[in-house]
Amino acid sequence: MTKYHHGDLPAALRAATAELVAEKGPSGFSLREVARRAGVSHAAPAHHFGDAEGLLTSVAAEGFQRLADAMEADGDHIDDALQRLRTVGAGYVRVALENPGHFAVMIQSDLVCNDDPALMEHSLRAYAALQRGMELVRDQLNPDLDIDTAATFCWASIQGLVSLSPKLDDVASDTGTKATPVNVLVDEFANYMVHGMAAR
Amino acid sequence: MTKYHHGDLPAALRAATAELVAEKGPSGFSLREVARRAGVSHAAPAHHFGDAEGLLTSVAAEGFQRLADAMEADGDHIDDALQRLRTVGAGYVRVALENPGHFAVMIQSDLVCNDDPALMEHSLRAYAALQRGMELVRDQLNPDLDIDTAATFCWASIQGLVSLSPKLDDVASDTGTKATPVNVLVDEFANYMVHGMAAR
DNA sequence: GGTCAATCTTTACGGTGGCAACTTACCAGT
DNA sequence: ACTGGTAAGTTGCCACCGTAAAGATTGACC
Repeated sequence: MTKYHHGDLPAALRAATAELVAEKGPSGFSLREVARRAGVSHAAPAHHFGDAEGLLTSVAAEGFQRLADAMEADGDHIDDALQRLRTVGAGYVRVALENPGHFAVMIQSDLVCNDDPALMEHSLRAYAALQRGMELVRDQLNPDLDIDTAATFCWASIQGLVSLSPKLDDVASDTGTKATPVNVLVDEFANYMVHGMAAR
Repeated sequence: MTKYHHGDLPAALRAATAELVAEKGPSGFSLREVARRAGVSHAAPAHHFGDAEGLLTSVAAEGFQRLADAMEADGDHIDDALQRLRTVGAGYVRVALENPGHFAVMIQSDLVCNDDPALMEHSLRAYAALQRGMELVRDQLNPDLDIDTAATFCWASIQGLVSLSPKLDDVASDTGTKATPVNVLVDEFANYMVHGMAAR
């Protein structure tokens, strides 16, 4: 059984891409290196993804899928606004730390095709889960809350935390203080966010 | 100082880099294209910056310098905590929008050498200005506030807003709603942040 | 005017992305 | 069971890129 045909090459290529990006950053990504790691020739990815942007877009979509799944699973059964935001925020950070390669690609929006249907679907699904959390905040804490502004605020804060986390370690080592772990910070952030949005 | 053949090649190369990155994103950056735009041969940048990372590091340092200068000039004469956070936040966004190429490089920390002295100096200077703002919040609104946690929160929120702003436009166009301009959002963010940090 | 060092150019080499042409495996229809 | 078609992967090619080395040019200093 000569395995000329790979079992599931697209998935293997996505995994290799995520691994490579997690190791060397998005700038260290190389289509040929990914193909090498997957054990295929350098032109094989083109048959499934067209070009490098196509592969990276697929990785980003996969990342948003995992994020949206986690946000829905974590949050959609919680009725208390603060507890939901805490839990979903912690889940966001957890997924981001578990999938560093995916998230690095998801943020770097000039690498991906933002019109991709799968990418749009899952990223909108994640955003919708966040919006439902904001509706809870509005219903329980502040009827005047603007849902979209609040959702953007939470999204930006958590995403900023994740993308700044390597730099935080640098600053901490430079100033001599020790860095607070990200999963601890996110809890404080949730407090700040909820209290900030609850104020009228 | 450097004024032999070219007028001031290092500065010209930084400017060309920022322009190119602003146009095509960090992934569209190419040392040869930068040299082409500056009107020099493709190996000229190496003599001043060593390699591509050196040039990008210099651009990032320049960006942090402009940011730190603005944050100090905008904030250091304001005594009211909320007003200071508002003003500095607006200034952050303004500098980011005025220097999109610089900021794209500053965020993408795998592109730059984070040990660079100039980079460290200016980024720590910006962080210190932010810390002074947090001390105002502590003194005026909440004596129990943890300065570093609060500073990280504000930094992450504003930086997340800036780096998410292109994606916000996408989401808005996908959902049919219209996107709120970033310079309006930052004002709301400042409210959320201050009220969140003031709660005890 | 002559020497020297800094600045830039030229040349060369290995790596990379994308394209075209080719080979191999699988599958559907008769 | 054969056969045509299609999907999956390979090889070869070209232009571009980053970097290193060696050559050329310019300004500065004595």
